[in-house]
Amino acid sequence: MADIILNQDSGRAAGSDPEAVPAEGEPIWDLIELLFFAYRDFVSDPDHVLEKFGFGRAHHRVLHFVNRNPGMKVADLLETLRITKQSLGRVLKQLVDQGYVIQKEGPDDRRHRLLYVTPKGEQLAMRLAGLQTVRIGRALAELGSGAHDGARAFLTTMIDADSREAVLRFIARADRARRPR
Amino acid sequence: MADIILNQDSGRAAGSDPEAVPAEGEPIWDLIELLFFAYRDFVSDPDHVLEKFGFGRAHHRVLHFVNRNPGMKVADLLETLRITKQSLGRVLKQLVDQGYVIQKEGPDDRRHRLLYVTPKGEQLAMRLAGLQTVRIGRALAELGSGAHDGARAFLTTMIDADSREAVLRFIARADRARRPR
DNA sequence: GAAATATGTCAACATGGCTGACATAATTTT
DNA sequence: AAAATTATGTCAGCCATGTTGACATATTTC
Repeated sequence: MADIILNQDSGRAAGSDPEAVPAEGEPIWDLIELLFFAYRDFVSDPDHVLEKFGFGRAHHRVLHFVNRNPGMKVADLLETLRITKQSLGRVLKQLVDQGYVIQKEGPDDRRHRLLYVTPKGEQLAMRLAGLQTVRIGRALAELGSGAHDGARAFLTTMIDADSREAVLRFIARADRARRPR
Repeated sequence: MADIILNQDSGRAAGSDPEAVPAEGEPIWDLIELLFFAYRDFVSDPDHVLEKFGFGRAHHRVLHFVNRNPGMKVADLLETLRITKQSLGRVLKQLVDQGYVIQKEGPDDRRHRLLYVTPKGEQLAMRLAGLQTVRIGRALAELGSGAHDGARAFLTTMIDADSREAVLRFIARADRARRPR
């Protein structure tokens, strides 16, 4: 089943404009729609768990990035999430009040509030990441060896060229942070 | 640039549980985060255009699927988007009132309201799809030949097994619909 | 000491989800 | 033909999460 009989439209129709990829010809419908559906399901697993905690997606994003980057500054989080401090403030306050995140004064600059997950916070963050890992792991297992690298390469190049380097640096740095040397 | 030096964690740590992928071991951080960032940028291009029209993401989704599936019923759209008819009603009404979508009485069952984009609606839908196609096309071009198939396979298996077949059927059907035989 | 920076907070507003209740028209069932 | 079901629409209100703008506080830098 799942016989893949989609449009093999890779002909690109030899548009009169062989320049700078201005999206001549037919849109790449299959990937546009698969991204929509895949992402929808990808976030739905955490959503169900979060609901039981009275949290939403916004809480998930904060918890995720704080867990991945213990000690990050509020400003870093704002830049990563690309939301306003007021939006962040609302969910962050709840996470702090309910003991999922703590804030420590910055050692060098005491204006900074460095963010850390508590054990309770880490437990939830890891549980949510685990759900998403199950889905991804299942997909990769179904696809065979090169799939992880392939997916990583595709998703990476889908990111704005400007942000790409920063994202990769973030991931690499977070891996070091969570993997005590 | 964009040197890929991420965690090559494909060792899976040989967990004591070789069963049913229960997310033992370390989460697949890189793909979790790349999905987040890639999707964020993927929807940001249309967002900017939609803003000028006074529309939001909700309008985009409706316009997209109606454009892809001319003559679809309201019930189909509700199922595809997985929202309530009240939520749909709000944005659909605006799209109809402003001449982007029209509704026709169903020929066999006159309770049905079959949805169609107008020329104006199609133009906007295609413009938005074009933006997303530029991004995807750029990524695929950067990656070489097998990338399209690889991305399709990965995203497909990321979808809930239940919905997968329906999604593929939808895409295949829509391709026929927009490609007058 | 003044200016800039990091963070927090109050108030108000917009979008787009949701539930519940109810209305209408058309079709299907009995 | 009457009754029940179905497809759609609509009103009212709530919630989560995004936004702007204004302002307060503590701290650091100039």
